[in-house]
Amino acid sequence: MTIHDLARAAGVSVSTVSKALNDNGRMAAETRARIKRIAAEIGFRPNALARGLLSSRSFTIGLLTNDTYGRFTLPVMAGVSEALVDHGVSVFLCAIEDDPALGKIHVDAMLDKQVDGIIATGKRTDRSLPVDLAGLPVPVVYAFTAGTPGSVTLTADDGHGASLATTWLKEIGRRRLVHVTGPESFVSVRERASAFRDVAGSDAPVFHGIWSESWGHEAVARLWKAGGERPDGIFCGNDQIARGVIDALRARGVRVPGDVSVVGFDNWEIMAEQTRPPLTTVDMNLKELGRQAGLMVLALGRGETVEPGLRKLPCRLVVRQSCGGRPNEE
Amino acid sequence: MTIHDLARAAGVSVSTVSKALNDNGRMAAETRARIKRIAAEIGFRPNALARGLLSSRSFTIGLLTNDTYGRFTLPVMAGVSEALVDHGVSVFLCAIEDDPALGKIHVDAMLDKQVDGIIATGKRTDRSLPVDLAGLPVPVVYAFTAGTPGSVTLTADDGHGASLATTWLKEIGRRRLVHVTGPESFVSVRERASAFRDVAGSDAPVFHGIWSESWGHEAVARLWKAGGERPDGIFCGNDQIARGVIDALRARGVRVPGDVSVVGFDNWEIMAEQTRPPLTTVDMNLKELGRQAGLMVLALGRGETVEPGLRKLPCRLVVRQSCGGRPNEE
DNA sequence: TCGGTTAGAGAAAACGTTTTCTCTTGTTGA
DNA sequence: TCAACAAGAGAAAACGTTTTCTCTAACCGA
Repeated sequence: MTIHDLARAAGVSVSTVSKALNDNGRMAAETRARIKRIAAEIGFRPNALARGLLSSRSFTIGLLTNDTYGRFTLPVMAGVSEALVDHGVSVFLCAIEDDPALGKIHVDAMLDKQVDGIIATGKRTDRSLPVDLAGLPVPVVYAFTAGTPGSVTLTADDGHGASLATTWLKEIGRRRLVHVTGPESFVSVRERASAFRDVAGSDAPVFHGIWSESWGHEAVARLWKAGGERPDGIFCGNDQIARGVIDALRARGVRVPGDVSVVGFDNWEIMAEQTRPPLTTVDMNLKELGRQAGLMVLALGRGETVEPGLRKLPCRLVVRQSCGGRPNEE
Repeated sequence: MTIHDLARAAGVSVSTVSKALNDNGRMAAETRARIKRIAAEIGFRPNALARGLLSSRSFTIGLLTNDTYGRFTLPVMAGVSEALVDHGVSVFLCAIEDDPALGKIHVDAMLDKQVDGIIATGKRTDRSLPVDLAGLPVPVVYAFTAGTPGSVTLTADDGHGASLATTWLKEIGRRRLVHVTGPESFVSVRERASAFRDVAGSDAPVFHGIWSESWGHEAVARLWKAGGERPDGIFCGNDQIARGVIDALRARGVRVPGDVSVVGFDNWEIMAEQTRPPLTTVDMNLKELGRQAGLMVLALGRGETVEPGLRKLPCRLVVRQSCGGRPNEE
């Protein structure tokens, strides 16, 4: 079922068919309509390989990630796909772990297939993928992973997210705020901690540990053992830590949100919705980030110029029950 | 950088180059080697679009899923990708939610791009995707989702997994076993329950609820309120329920694994490893399932015939601390 | 010396499109 | 009545490969 078959069925030449379907050239409106009708009838769909060969656009892009578990990649992917499906673009997903050789294989395979662009994404915004994407013959956009100098990079605004969370805790009347978060080696951790202190006070305590529930437990143990004034608002570096904190508080008979309000980070729904009580948390809008990355790589592919540099997208606070009521409901 | 440039650089014709690189035709070994060397030097890579146009093989397959969260899709995808990258095949990932229109758009886009095959996957083995893949001009393999009659379908052997878990509980000396699981409407739930009873006894109790931690809590509440003999081994329908069960037991002062052994299902690592104690659970080997699906769709694409029907892959028990020691260590 | 074979290499067709160029026919204006 | 032009449609080239076919020259045996 090629354009030749369609041409034969319509009694015209292939060039006429092509022009009819693409609204190109000049021809009787009646002819155009008839060809389109017949095409629809016999279900003709042009071969994208042939089309791509000629136009050197494959309507295909690659999404490269080292986030095997997909907690960050999947929302990004969903956004990319959603933005591009309207343009007829399909997405190759390549999970390359942290293996440079595997990365090169996948990148080469994508280039062979003439992808119109590549989006790099990962699990950490201050580390880059184990593969060099500079100087590729196709546009590259970095989303939620570190880009090369002069590249287009999108990321979540960690400072903004932390401000949202901390401001919220203050607005609902919490005064003794602490921040329990991940390793200080993460840039995002430092940015969040800095924003936290900007709002909570420069002497507000920040505790660094690992990204796990157990660290949440341990942090609460330390805080409650320490004596002195105990916090009434805890902003956690991710939802897993928040979960550990909440469990540890409950185990101590501390009511959440009655005695202490807890806010998480990531809005990892399957976790945030299952904590008891459900977790108020910061959403990094990764889907929107993916959407924008998709549109940008497309624009670059069309030859449009996109201002290079780091673009930080705002976060969003998702309010559930772990904080208590809204400020104006108190 | 095309084959013509390479031909010019080597001082031969394009046909000679093609034959040299593909080890086809007959030519002086010296010529062949020289062409290969020059190709490597200037970094020539053939355009897959042109190659695909001629061979009508695109070295591309599509993975269709309605599992937005990706808990099941990601391991399958990893397996598919791992199996196919060696063959130079790239994978289009299409998340279609449960939207038939979106499904059709993605399938059409993939067919336009001449995919060599499609793998359908989902979040539930007894429901099919909201899109009809029968009668497509490319081979289709169903993995972890319901296939059409006469199709090739791969799935995990739920009965086997349940047997593994239950047998293990018996072998470590547990005698009063119960099964706390998901809605009876799931075929997998019924198969697991049936296998559980085959091992634990036909009167062993099975409790159906929803797939959430809260149901785990509630189930324990019911069991402990009921009076009479309490269970000393609980086999849960997934890791979230198991997590709820463990938390509820601890809240009641019941020791895990001291008093009660708990086994989960799914080996959802990020959950299973973070429960306290870490969860012994059944792994459905979804990556292996993906690997096999990838190889099968490739074989079908080569014209090989694959026995149609439902293929059930064995599960695997991942032993962590929630059950206590191995039988022979007691 | 000559017909036949073979090694080695190039020419050309093919894949399914799009696009530019050319051709025919009919119309318009002077 | 005729040149100029436009509308409508087809022919052909192009994209980058692979594959089949053809050509040339060397070699062999009779």
